[in-house]
Order: sequence, then C-alpha cells, then structure tokens
Amino acid sequence: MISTRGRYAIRVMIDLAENDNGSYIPLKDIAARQEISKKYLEIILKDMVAGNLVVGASGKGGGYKLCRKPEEYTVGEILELMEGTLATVACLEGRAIPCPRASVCETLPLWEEYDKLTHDFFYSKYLSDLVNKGETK
Amino acid sequence: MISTRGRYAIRVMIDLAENDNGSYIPLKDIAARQEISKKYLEIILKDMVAGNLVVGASGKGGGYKLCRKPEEYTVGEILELMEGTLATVACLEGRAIPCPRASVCETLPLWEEYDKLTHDFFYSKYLSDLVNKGETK
DNA sequence: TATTTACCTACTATGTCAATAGGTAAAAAG
DNA sequence: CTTTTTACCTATTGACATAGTAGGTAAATA
Repeated sequence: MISTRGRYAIRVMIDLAENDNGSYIPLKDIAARQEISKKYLEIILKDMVAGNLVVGASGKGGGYKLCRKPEEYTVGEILELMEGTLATVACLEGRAIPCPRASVCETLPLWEEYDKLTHDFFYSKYLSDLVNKGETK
Repeated sequence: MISTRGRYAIRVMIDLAENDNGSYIPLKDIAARQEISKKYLEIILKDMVAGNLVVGASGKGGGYKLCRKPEEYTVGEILELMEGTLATVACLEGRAIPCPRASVCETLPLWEEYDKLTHDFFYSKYLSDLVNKGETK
C-alpha cells in the first residue's frame, strides 16, 4: 500500500509544476493549498531535496522549485525514492539475504509478474501527465 | 506490499491442491512442507476457514481440505480475504469517511488506474494456474 | 537588524506485522 | 472409556513503520 510519503510527494510535485513562476515557492503556500501539515511536509521535502527531485532555497524569497521539466520526471522514480522501494512483496525487495525457497517457490512467478506490471505502470507515467487533471469536478 | 498472511495463504492453497487425496491434510504436514511456523499458520488457516476458502475437521484424521476445485478460486479473492483489502492506497480502501479532496485531487485518477490494474491482474489468476509451477529449478 | 524561510534533531502516539504461549474442544482409534 | 491426534480459541509480545509534533539553528533577503 502506497503511504502518505509517496502520495504527498507527488502532490507537492504537481503543485510546484502548476504554480511555477520561475522563483521559489514557500512550503507554507504548498501546505496551505494541499491541506497537509507543514511540519510533516518539511520532512518529506527534505528527502525530495536529498533525492534531487526539487531544489530548496533558504531565507526570504526562498522555498522550493522543480529542477527539471515536468515531462522529465516519472511517477515511478518519485515513488521509488519516497517509499524506499516499489516492490510489492518482501521477496522481491532487493535484499542481502535472498529467499532460500526461491527456486522451489510456486508463487514467486506470480509476484514477479505483478511487480513488473507495477514497475512498468509507474515508470510510464510522467509528472506532466498529472498536472491540471483535477478541478474538473 | 502484500504481507505474509496473503502470501502464506496462497502457498497453503497450492499445497492443499497438490496434496489432495480426498481426505483431510493436517496442518503439521503443510507447515513442514512449506517451512512455515505451525502456530502462525494456525491463525491464517482459521481465517481461511471463516472465509470459506477451506474446510477444517478436528480429531484424528482431521486437517484441512479445499472446498472447491482449484480452477474455481481466484488469487484475487484469496488475497482480498487475507489482506482485508486489495486497495493500493488508503484513499481507495472502501471506508466510512471518503476523502473530502477527492473531487479536486489530481492524483486520484492515477491511483484508480493502478488499483484497477491490480484488481484485474489478481482476479484473472486462478489457483489452478499456480499448481506445479515450482520445482523446475 | 528584523524577518522570512529552509534545515536539523529529537520525540511520540498509534497501529500493524509476525509471531509465540498455553490452553479447550472434538473426533477417531485402541 | 481412555488415549491420541487434531483443530480451534484467547491472550501476549517484540519489533518496526507510519504519521505526525516540538522546538531549535542557519541562511538569505529587505
């Protein structure tokens, strides 16, 4: 199940794309528009800066902005960064200790197929596909 | 992320299908073959009985058996029963309080699309598709 | 120098996951 | 009718993740 970290991150990215005017957008404004706790978004944006999804600037006139064009972000990379993994089962989370039953597991092919479906789905969606999609009521 | 409850349940179902000889199969045997804690599987099997996936019989000669043919179970219904929901985001988990932002949410269509993909995938897979798929090494 | 902003560390309440522990009831075999 | 085998039941636990909150520091502009 995709958590708030991933979901909020995508909403922030859309918000930054739609309100882009060349300068930085303060977190306060994003939090107000998105109706999300500013303090919580702070943590999320910190990780987004660290993951090179956005750039932040301190001080008056500071805030955040995208560092690429919306069509240059895939939803998959945003989710993968924020959720830590896009894997749908623990067996497929690239880990140090692989499952010893993998070679005899009759369910593994099922999870691999679903995992590929998930990966392909999110990596074929771009941030630009999501902007101005709401408000149609 | 699909938890052990759902994954183990499917493995149990496959095990019951492959070792079906008309009589009941004791949990002890399933646990041994699947290398899963018997005590933990007990909880899972209890829920599977309650959800009418299998039937249980107490006493000597007792155990569990399928109550339908393998081609009459979808993976989706097994997972949905065991995981509680197949929803991929909290927003789509059929709840009492719907999200007040749903009508303006620009990410909702994305989650709906992924949710449908997931639902269709798992409901198009049958238990019979999974039996005797391992051991190919 | 004051204000605005990001950035940083720490804490916390709640819940879920994956079990474990120890018992009771039921059914068949002896 | 007693023993054995099995499912079934209630309760508890440790570890971890989620979704935040609280309060401070550093940076940049006016």
